[in-house]
Formats: sequence, structure tokens, C-alpha cells
Amino acid sequence: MTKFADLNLSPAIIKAVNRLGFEEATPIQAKAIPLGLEGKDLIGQAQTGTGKTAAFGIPLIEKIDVKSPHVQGIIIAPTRELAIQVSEELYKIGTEARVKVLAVYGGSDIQRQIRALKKGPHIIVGTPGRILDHINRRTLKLGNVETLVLDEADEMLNMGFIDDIESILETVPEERQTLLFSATMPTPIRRIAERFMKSPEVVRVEAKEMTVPLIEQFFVKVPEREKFDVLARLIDVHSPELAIVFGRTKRRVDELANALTMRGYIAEGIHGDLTQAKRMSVLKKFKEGKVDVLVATDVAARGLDISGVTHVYNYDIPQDPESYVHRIGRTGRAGKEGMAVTFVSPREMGYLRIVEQTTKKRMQPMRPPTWDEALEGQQRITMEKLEEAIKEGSVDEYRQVANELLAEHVDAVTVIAAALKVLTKEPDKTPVHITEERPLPQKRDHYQGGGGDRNRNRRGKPGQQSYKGNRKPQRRTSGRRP
DNA sequence: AAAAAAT
Repeated sequence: MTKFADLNLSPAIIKAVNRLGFEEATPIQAKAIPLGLEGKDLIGQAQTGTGKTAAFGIPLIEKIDVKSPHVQGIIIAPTRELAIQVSEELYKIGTEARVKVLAVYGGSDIQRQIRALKKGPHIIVGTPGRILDHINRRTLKLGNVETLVLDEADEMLNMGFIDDIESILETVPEERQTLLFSATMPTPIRRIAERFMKSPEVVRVEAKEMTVPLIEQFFVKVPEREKFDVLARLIDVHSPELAIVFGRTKRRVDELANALTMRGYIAEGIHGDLTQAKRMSVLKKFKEGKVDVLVATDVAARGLDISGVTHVYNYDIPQDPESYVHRIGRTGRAGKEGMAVTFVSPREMGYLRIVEQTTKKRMQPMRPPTWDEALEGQQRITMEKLEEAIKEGSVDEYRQVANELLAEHVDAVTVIAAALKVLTKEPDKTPVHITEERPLPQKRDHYQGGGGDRNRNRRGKPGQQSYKGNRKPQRRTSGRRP
């Protein structure tokens, strides 16, 4: 076990770290901080929740010359929320040392950011697009940067930020320290490391610590049109403290959040089409527990550190297996247990196995709960609340009414049963409609009914019409997927 | 095929 006190850190950092309540360094911190302090290039394979922000943040902050007004460190992150979260953590670590950290991301007032940039921040945390925007406006100069961090590098690659990152790298001096963090290490990431890093040391959190053993993984086989009822029942049975429901598209997320609200759950949706202000307020409410169910696209899958998420429901199986790893990683954090349930339509069963191969872990089959089981779950909640109230003993104000009720009805069980019924939220059957998106593997539509949608059959054969005029020879097979 | 990210 490594203590922060043994890591040769300056008093200001030790003080900040103590104030944050950290004593022992996590495995990735114990390995990465000494290397970072030496100035070595570093590849860190770890997920969020392993303490990786501090792992690169502490050496980065140690190296800052606070008397210099130049930007000396830059961190690039894949989503705005992650950039905000990282900047907040760095601010906490660096405030005692008087290190100025600024988050720079899209969707917020650029003039305000420009004014903040003029105040001479030492560290910038940002998303690729907005960083580039500032570079082009000459409001951000990276000529004095000594440390560059690529956070969640695999995600940035998946999202096609590679060109942006290269453009940013061109404005950063070559003699710098580069730190790259990534949950997975696919070949393209290794290639980036070879191109932009100088004999990097690789720091990995051991496999045992990586596979998040505290997350129980299940799948439920359920036809698309029954998904919503199954979701509602699962929530009733599990009664999660905080749950995230992942949907495949922004539209579905909106519909799911609305439908859940209609059924009496306290739910809100988050996705990339919402204004940044809305995104932040939804996330804040969820973190404060004012919202129980967060419905999200993959915008919330990566890196976000929300403590206390007990359940993750993949309403739609994620498009690529890596996304699955990120999604379920939102639960079971900080040593707590978590449960992940993935909904699989019958035709997606094959794809489920591919996901399992990637995670090297089987998901346990779970039977969709019946309405009665959902009711039982809710009754249990009521009972627990009741027991709680009895334990607290603060029921004196109700004794009078209770006596009156008993006097009228003789049978105490009937009175209690009625009270339980009133207090219990019965599983709702309000019909809802969630628009079905196009399914994953395009199987040919057997259904040829004259439904009036004349374009229906064309959708399955992309390009047949439009390529006629200017068809390129290599596109000849484009009518059918491999 | 979708989502993320600059306006």
C-alpha cells in the first residue's frame, strides 16, 4: 500500500489531497505518479473510478510554475461533462498550490471563456472542437505546454476526433510529456502512442482490478414492444436508489424519459441535443438524488463519475461491445455493488454473445418479472418505509386517528392492508409507445403487406436508385451488406 | 447506423 505522504509530493499538494480525504494511493496512482513526476511519457490503461484523474493530475500540478502566466498543461477529453468533471477535480488538487485550471468546451459562452483565458490559467481541460476553435482564434496558445494528457483516448478515437487531436498536437511543442489514458488498448491507440509519444511506460491496473467484479451482469430476452413494461417492472422489483437507463438514440431517450415520468417515476433524459445548461442541470439533479432514473444516450456512458448508481439498464443493447463496458462501469463504483441488465430482442441474441466475448464474461439470463412480482417489490418498499417509521417511533401524532380507525373497523388487518394499499405504488399499465428504431442486422423484410408506406421496401436496398447515374465500379456490391 | 464534438 502506498500512502500519498510517501510519494514525495510538495506540502501544498499533500494538504489538498488530505483535505479531499485521500490517504492511500490507488494502484494506478501509486504506479503513475512517480513516473509522471520523472517526466516520463505514460500510457495508463484504466477506467474511471480507479482514480486516474489524480494519477495524471498530481504530477501535472506539481510541475506547474504558478508564476508563469502561460498555459503549461492541456487535457483533452471526449465529452463536455467529462471535461467539466476533470477540471473540477484538478481545481481541488491544485487550489492550495494556486494553480489555475480552466475548462473549455462547446455549448458555453465563448466570450466568457476568452476573458477567462486572458487571466492566465496554467491548465486547460477541454473538448477537441472548442480547443481548436480557441487555437484558431489565437485566444489559446499552447507554445509553452509541457504536459499533454489524452483522457479516454479510445473514446476520442471512436468518435472520430483523431484529426482534431492531431491539429491540436501540431501547436504543442514536441519536447513535452505526453500521458495517454484509455480503458481499452485497441491497435489504433497503440499506433497513436507510437507516433506521438516517446518510449512510453505502460501502467496497467491488473486484470483483477479491471473487470469490475462487483457488477452483476444479466440479460433479459424480450421482444421490442414489451421492453418498456419489462423495464418498469424491473425498476419496481429492484427499487434502485439511482438508475441509468441507456437508449440507442436521442429520440428514444426522450420518449423513454417521458414514458417513465407518465408512469410516476422521477426520470429525466440526457443527450447531446440538449443545451449544455440543460445537460448540466439534469446531471446535477441526478447527482443530488432529485432524479431517480437518468435516461441517457452514450453521452453519459463514458467517464462520468456519479457515485451511488446501483443499477444500469441497457434498454437497447449497445452498438459496439466497448460501449457496453463503459455503460456498465457507471455502476459498482468505489467498491460498491452494482447490477447491470441488458435487454436483448430475440434477433439480437447472437450479438449478445459477441459482447460477451469482448468482456470475457457471461451475462446471466434473467426472466422478465411478472406484474405480480413488480407489485411485490413495491409492497416491500412500503413495508420497509413502515418499519423505518416504527423504528423511528415518531408516530405519536397519528395514534389518535389510528385508534379511531380501529374502533370503527374491529379488524386491524383490514385497516393495515388498506393503509399499505394506499401507500403502495402499484405497477402501472398505462399504455406507452416507444418508437422502434431500425434494428441492427438488416434482415430482409418478409412483410410485404400493402401498408401504404411505399418507401418501405426501398429502405432495405440503399443506393439502388441514386447510384444509377454516377455509380462507381467498386460500389457494385453496395446493395447488400457483407 | 448512432452518438459525440465548433457554430
